[in-house]
Parts: sequence; structure tokens; C-alpha cells
Amino acid sequence: MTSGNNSCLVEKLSYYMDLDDGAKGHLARLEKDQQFYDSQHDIYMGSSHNENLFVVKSGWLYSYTDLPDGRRQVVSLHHPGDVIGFMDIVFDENTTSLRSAEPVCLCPFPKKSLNVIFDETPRLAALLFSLAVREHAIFIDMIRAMGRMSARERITYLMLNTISRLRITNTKIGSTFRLPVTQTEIGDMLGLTNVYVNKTLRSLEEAEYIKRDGQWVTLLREDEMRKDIDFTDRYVAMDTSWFPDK
Amino acid sequence: MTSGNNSCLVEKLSYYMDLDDGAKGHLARLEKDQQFYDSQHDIYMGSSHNENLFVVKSGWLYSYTDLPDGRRQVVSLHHPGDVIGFMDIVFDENTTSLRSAEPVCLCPFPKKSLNVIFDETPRLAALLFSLAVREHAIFIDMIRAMGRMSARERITYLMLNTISRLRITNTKIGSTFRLPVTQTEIGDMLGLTNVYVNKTLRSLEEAEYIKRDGQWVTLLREDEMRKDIDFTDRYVAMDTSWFPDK
DNA sequence: CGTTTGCTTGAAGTAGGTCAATGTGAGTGG
DNA sequence: CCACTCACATTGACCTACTTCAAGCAAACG
Repeated sequence: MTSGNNSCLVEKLSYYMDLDDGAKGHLARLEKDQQFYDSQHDIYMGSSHNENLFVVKSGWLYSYTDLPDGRRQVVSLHHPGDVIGFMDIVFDENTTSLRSAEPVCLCPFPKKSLNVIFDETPRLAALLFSLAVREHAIFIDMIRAMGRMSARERITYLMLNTISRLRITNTKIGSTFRLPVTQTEIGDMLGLTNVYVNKTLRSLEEAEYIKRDGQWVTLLREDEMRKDIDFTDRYVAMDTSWFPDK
Repeated sequence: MTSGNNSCLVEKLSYYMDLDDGAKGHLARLEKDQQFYDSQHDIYMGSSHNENLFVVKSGWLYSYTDLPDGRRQVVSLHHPGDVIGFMDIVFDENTTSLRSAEPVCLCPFPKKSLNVIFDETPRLAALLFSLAVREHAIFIDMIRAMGRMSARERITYLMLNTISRLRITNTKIGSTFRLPVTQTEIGDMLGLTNVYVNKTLRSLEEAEYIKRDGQWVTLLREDEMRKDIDFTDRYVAMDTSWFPDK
């Protein structure tokens, strides 16, 4: 997966912009060892102190928060290629907990080294900022979904958002993808119960919007689904025209 | 409100860090005329093109999105001192619409000029990034509230978040504040109907958690309210230790 | 003053939650 | 290769937090 330069982060960011050797060097030097975790392992907990951010090499994870009485809200899903935690540089405590949804491999980087980026490579700072903004837009979509959509529409949203995300790194994905999360976890993402997630999934299947086979999901009428919830794909190319030159 | 340097943005950012004259100059030069709008006026619409960001001089506004069938979700509230729209630099189209909740005064700045900041003042870039991250944390809290909290808890969250925000710029605010939004707008923020917002507000009042008088709200048992929903104040001082020196 | 906008209140309906039981496939130990 | 377990999916019966609809009321406003 790491070709030549041997850094996850460099590979990830190179996808969006050309990096000169200086920037690459900066970043590559930050990388620490790889870490492997089982499924359902808490990598870090909310309101704990954590010095690293992570690039996902393989496997899915999610960030979540708990309410005092045990209710849980999953805030975001992380896929291979994602950078996790660089929104948390500002606070000394994590705002969410991080858990693996299946066996994963992560590359940790020390957060503090990020100031090097802001200091010496404004162009890279602008890129990080842009990635943050994209996540911001997705949160807005999520709030829209949770505030004003029915269970069926929310699940439709989750499917569309997930497949759009996967298409960044795999353009040939077609309409079938693997969704390695339990129905309880889907409920915790969308503010529903596992029971009702199940009933809604089956109703979507019966209405032939989707097909399911174990962890695999196929969207049978994606265009219609998009229209139903007025879906906007946030993963299309970013506007980098305003970036500094260097 | 603008003292000496005559720029809203400079004043706003100076609150968080010292700016040298170069940076101040950069920013001040960007400022265009002030604009005044009535209550319930749409300043810009989602998926339209918009070249400006705004600093709020006076009045409250909110960002929102609509669903095709007319359902509406209010995404964030903007208060005097807020910078609106600098998350939208990355996309060419606005992700949300902006509307005044009462008569307002805004200072527009051209978005494109932001690259000057990333280019020449990394420290300022880091500050903007930090403000973005704070908004990010608030969105996470919002998703947690919308996904897993009852109507009463959501309204409690809104009250606590609002008064915490107001305390940044007015430390002597006590436990009473003005909430210049209708109950329908509160519902559109929290994913509820105006009817149920009303019933919940009255129930909170009857239980003596809050007192209401027109637009004015008093929190009678703020500590208890905070504990009830495990509230975290995101507006306490930011960690600026990792910022670049210049 | 008449109109509009927002607040209040009650009655009736429903989307989704809760509780509880059963099914099922992957792993695991013997 | 079988029995046991455990985590998840599935299903049904019942319940409730919210919505919808509808009507009255009060303050602001042209």
C-alpha cells in the first residue's frame, strides 16, 4: 500500500495535490509504527488525552460519544485512507472515542508535529483546512438527516453517503459495497434502534431499493434514492484554485 | 464597535491572538461596506454562488437547509462577533442558506482574499483552523443531541450552548439572556415541531428549570441542567500552544 | 382597527421505541 | 464432526413521545 515513500499520510495527501520533496520529507519523518487492533477495540476514549492522529491503512472504524445513561451516538465512520483526529488538535481532550468496527491497521502520527505544516507549507495547510471543511459539510448533511428525515430516508442517506465515499478511492465500485457494521451501529449513527433499523432495511429490500447479502449491500435504484432525499455528493473534486502557490 | 483600526474582522480575531500590523493591514484592507438587513431576510441561498464571508456586527442570524418538500433544518445560529461562511471557501456553491432572525448589520469580506492569510500569516491560518474545529465540536454535540436526546434534553442543550456562546463576548451575562428566535425556528434547529417546542418550554418552565418573559430566558438551575445532559462547554479558552510563532 | 405573525392549547394519529422471544451462522472446544 | 456458545439478525405485540390538525388568543404593525 505504501509505494516508495513508505508513508501513509504522504500517499493520502498526494492524492489531492502534488507535494514537493520538502513537504514529503516533513511528513514521512513523522510516521511511527503501524498498529493493529481487533474488531470492537477502543483505540482511544473521549475526554482522555491523546497525542496521535491516525491514518487508516485497512479496516473500518467509527468515532462515537456516549450519554451518561448509556445511549450512544456514532458521529462518523472512518475508511481506509482517512485521517482520523486532526480536528482534535485544538482541544487537549478528545471530543469522541474511537473504536474499530472490524480488524484494522493504523499509522499513528504525533499531533504536535502538525505545526510544521502550518509553518512551512501553507499549501498543505490549505489542503488540511479543505478536508476539514468537507467533513464540516458532511456534518451539516448529517444534522439535516437526523433532524428532518424519516428512518427510511436516513438509511437511504447513509447508503448514498457511504458509497460516494468509497468511490473516491475505488472508482470501479459499481453499485455494490461492503458495510461492515452491525445494525445496532447503524442505529447509533442515525439515532434509531437496532430493531427499527432492521425493519427499515427489510422494507427497503422488499421495495427493491436495495439487495442485501451478509455485509454486502447493492443499491438497485441509486438515482431514485438520490432524488428522494435530495442527496449532494460531497466527495467530488474539491476547488483548490484558491490555494497558495507553495 | 470598531475601535481605531475600523475592521470588524481584526477586532474579532484580536480577541483570540495578538496580530502584528502586517496582518492587521492585510485584513483591514479586505473589508467592504456594512450591510443592513431586516428580520427574516435571506442574505444568500444554498447552492448559489457567493463571494463574501461576513462578520456579524449586530443581530442574530441562522444558516439553514431545506428538503424538497419544505421541511427545514436550521444548522447554526450566528451571533454578533461571529464570522459566517469561511467554511464555504472550498466549495463554489454555498452548502446552506443564510437568514436574519432579526434586523442585522453585517461586514462582508471577499472569500478569495483568504489565501493571503494562509500564505503570509501561518499563525492566523492556525487560528482560523481552530475556530473551524470548535464549530466542528459543536456540530458533534448537535448530532449527539439530535440523535439520542429527548425534546426536553435538546431544548436544554440549546439553552446551555447559547448562553455559553454569549458568555465569550459578555462575561457578566449571569443566567438571563435574550433568545430572538421563534418557537418554529427552535423546532427547526432541534428537529421538532413548533407545537412540541411550545409544550416542552412550558413544561420546563412549570418544573422551574427556566423562566420566560417575551424573548428573555432565565436559567434557574443551570448546574442541574448541565449535569442532566452531560454538557461540555466548547467556548472555553482554546489551546493555542501548538500555533506557529509568526 | 384589521391583518399578520407568533404563542398556546386540546384531541387524535403515527413513526418509531421497548420488550421479549426465536432464529442463525461463525467460532471453539472436546 | 458434534455440541455449545455468542453475537447478530429477525419478528411480533404493545407502548409513547412526538406529530398533525385545528382552533383561539395576544401583541405588533401598517
